[in-house]
Amino acid sequence: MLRIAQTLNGQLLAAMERAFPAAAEQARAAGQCLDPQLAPASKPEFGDFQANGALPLAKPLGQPPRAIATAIVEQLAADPAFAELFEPPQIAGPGFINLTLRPERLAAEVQARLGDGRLGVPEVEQRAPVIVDFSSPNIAKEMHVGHLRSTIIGDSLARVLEFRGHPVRRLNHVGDWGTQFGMLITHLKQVAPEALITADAVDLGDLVAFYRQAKQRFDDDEAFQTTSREEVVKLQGGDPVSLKAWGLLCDQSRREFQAIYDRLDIALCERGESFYNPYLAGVVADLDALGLLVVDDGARCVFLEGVSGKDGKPLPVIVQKSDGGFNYATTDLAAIRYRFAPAPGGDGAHRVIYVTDAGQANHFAGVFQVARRAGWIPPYGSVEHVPFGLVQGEDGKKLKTRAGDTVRLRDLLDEAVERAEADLRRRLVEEERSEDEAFIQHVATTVGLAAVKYADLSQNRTTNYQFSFDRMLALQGNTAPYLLYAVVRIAGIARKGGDLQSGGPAALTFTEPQEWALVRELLKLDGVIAEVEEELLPNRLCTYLFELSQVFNRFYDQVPVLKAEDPARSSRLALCRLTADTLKLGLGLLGIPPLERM
RNA sequence: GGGGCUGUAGCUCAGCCGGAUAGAGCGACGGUUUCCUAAACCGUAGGUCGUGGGUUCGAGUCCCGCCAGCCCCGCCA
Repeated sequence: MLRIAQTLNGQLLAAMERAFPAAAEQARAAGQCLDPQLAPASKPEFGDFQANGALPLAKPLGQPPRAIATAIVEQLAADPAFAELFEPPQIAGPGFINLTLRPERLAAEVQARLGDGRLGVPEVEQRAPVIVDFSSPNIAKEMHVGHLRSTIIGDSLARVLEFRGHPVRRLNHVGDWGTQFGMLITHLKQVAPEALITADAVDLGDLVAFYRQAKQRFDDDEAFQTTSREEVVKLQGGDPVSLKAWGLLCDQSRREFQAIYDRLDIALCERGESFYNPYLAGVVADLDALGLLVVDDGARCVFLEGVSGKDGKPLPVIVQKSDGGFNYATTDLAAIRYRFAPAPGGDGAHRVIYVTDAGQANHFAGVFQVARRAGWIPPYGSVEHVPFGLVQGEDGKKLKTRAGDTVRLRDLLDEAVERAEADLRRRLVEEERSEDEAFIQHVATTVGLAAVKYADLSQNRTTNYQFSFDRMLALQGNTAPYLLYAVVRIAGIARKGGDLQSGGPAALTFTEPQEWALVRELLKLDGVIAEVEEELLPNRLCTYLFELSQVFNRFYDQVPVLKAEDPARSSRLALCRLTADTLKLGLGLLGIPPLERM
């Protein structure tokens, strides 16, 4: 529908200019343009589109808005290209112009999508290399609930951008470099030296425990702190023993992360903080050369413009600590520079997207400002922090286990799948169905993981997210199972003899309001995808898929498909097919595979 | 103290560039199955959009003040 909207916008604009040439001339002189204020109809009874542009003209023209709307509509009706697309426009309320597409136009749009693998969603004209930086767990720690949202949201955004045809690089900026390694290596040298020279000498669970102990010691023991800092310097300086130990730890964690990514079907390219190590000194030197550096309390800082702290003094971004070490701001700056830098020696990105929690907003704002002032973000480049809220338990507090520990991602996914399985088994008994074990495992896994992903994605990411297994696995409402079920119903029609493979009939004929509602819903896909691409809000796609499922279920409930006589039957089958394809495509962009039966 | 985010139905949340009578889902109440999976569908009840101003033809949406909650604020990431 985007192309039609664009055409319509042009026709409206032309009509307005013909109706009010003086006003158009005046606008042009002011370097502006009359605005038809075209929008999708706010309610189905208003048609497909509404143009609100008559209202703001009332005052400057000194005419009642309805009279203005009438003049626009007269000009519009005189445009044969418009009359071919639309029914005669209606003027409603204070001066809204309601526009309804001709039924044969709608049917033709559906027809075009039936033979189109992209379902009417065009590929972008201007491909722009995009980097999506997401997930980013820390080496020597397990992935936990804190990584859930970044991983799921980042993957979905990457999928949408890829589908639009952009070259996307999915980067896993793992924490594989900072002070934490000094701590861990120092501690391991004392308590489990074999872990530093032999692969898998201790398992990851123990490593996590060691990490916790190391952190404790770091906080309590000043001597340990000093040794740890020295260890970091050794590592960053390339000491072979430290490097070898570091490599072993990373390998072990990496395999563990990969198991989670495989399970979630998420592709990521690991490029940890350590990757930027060789560039850190250069970053600081260049900031110095640009005259941006200030030494304060022994630390080398860039003071931010427009951001002041407690005493009204500007806030600093510290790029080199007083002990000479670099920190995460330095790494992030090196990363920005590398990512925007042209191909050999850089990624040549046009857009860089960071999917991290909202708590890092200040940090990124600071780092982006410094990068911009240093000239590392090209004029065509955009760098965006895509923030998201905390995962909370049903008590409204940060999600923890009953014992008060951080929830491991693996456990969280296990529980979702277990609950889905228990639910499925209970229903099989109730419905006296019998299914083999492979079916049960496949459905439970798909539903459980889909529920976790969908619950997260369906919420506007900027707010905190209240995690609830019961709600996400519910079979009704805006949940993954409800959407999956809509796909399954259509697959059921195919099993009962409906042909969903062929291209559909030569001419589609629709008569029922439920059919038209479904047609209109199906045609919204391209607009929704464009919106997600621009605003990076996957919940818009979720809302759309849910509404599509609801409209389909209404249709399915009230309009017979297989029992209908033939002009209607094949047209309805075509609608079923396009609905299934649309749902599958949309779910795919959310990282959710469909099911044939459940 | 400064900054950020949030505040919409009993609960969880949508609400697009400011547009018509503010929408879902859950929960509550009532109905629908000889028929493609009732995991569905239809209906009823439920709102001073935190609050006070301002901008405008029009504000949940934009601006300012205030209140409440969460998060961040120099050498952790």
